Amino acid sequence: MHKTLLDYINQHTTLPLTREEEALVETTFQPKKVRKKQYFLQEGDVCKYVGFIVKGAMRQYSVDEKGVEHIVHLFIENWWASDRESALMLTPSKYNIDAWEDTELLIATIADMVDMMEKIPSFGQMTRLMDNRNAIASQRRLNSTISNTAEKRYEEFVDSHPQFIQRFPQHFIASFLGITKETLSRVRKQAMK
Amino acid sequence: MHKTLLDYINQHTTLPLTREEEALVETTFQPKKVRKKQYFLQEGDVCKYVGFIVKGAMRQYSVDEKGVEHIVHLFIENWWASDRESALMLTPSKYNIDAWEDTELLIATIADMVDMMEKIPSFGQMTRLMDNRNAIASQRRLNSTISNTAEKRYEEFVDSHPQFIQRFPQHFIASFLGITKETLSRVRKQAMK
DNA sequence: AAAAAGCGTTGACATTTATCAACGCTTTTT
DNA sequence: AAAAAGCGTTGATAAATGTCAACGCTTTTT
Repeated sequence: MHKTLLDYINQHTTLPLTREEEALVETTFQPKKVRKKQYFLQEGDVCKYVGFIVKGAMRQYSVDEKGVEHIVHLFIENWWASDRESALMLTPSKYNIDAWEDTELLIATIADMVDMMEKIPSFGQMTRLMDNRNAIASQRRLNSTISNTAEKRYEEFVDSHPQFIQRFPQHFIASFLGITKETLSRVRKQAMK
Repeated sequence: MHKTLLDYINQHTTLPLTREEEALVETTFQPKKVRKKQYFLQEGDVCKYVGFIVKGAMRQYSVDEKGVEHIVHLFIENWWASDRESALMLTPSKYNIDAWEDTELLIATIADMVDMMEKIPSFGQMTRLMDNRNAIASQRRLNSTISNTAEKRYEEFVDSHPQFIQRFPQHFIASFLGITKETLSRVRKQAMK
């Protein structure tokens, strides 16, 4: 179970973890299972944990006044799930995170994360790398959203996240792109030619 | 000139800078002026610097095949301007950054930034704080973009960035929101009632 | 002082996307 | 095995937003 995470850390850092560091990671991260359709985080709750996905698939979404869900993130293996705003500011989350497939996570509190960043150099390094990647991905997605039509956004999505197409139903992808499932269906039909 | 930056760092950290640390910051950051309409970063170039804006206003934007500009960021005093993707990956930037008002910056290379994060604890702390705030702001903006109509997006923008309304022309705001200037003009007219 | 360029607005119209309802098909629940 | 729920598609129509052209006004350039 923890092996996946240790490998992940070593793959995203220049200095390999020492035995002691591995031990700290193993005792700090707690295994957690979230079954399909169950919540990992529920709107209104303060996000207490960061979860590393060992196996499974999840989504993060908000629900508007009309009850429509808007998916802001999709997660699969080796992704980190949490609501950073809620976790850092200690405010009630505006989002839900639930499992689309039965999911196995390794969870840690924010305090534990900060602690490990300080005590384990490669953990800090890995975290910074993830921050950078996230910032880059957000910027790209934002630029795509304000610059492109639905069709082009979908194309870019397929190019950048081919794994997601396999794992999630089409109406999740539509929501992630900010369009309706009907529009995505039509866009795909067009693009097939 | 550097005083603004030193104050900024001290305001975003728990440990105040020592004399030696201040000296390092002062020798590392170089002053740079960018006059209105001049580029700080041009599409196709690799972004070499991070700029702290001491005075002035800038924008970051991409240009699509039709020649239309899409503004991804607006910056004023006490903001950090750079294209993180280009700077970190050493790839040609897809963006332009230019000055809307005559602007005074303090610039440092990415290597210098990394160096200072390592040598100056509060600099690292400040950087992490900025990363967190950025991540939170990106998430909010993304959620707003995929969830809301143009009108609501504009309302949220006014609430969260009232300073920008004063500093930038309306068609910049429209572009930032991913709509045309005509649509923003109509949305505002509607909202006035 | 005159000319040019930039900005915001408006109208007419086109295009994109959303909404609502219905349908077949598959998967899940009973 | 039957019933229900979920998924993707399609059609008809509505709403949101974009496009293009024109106009007054202000600011900048000549």
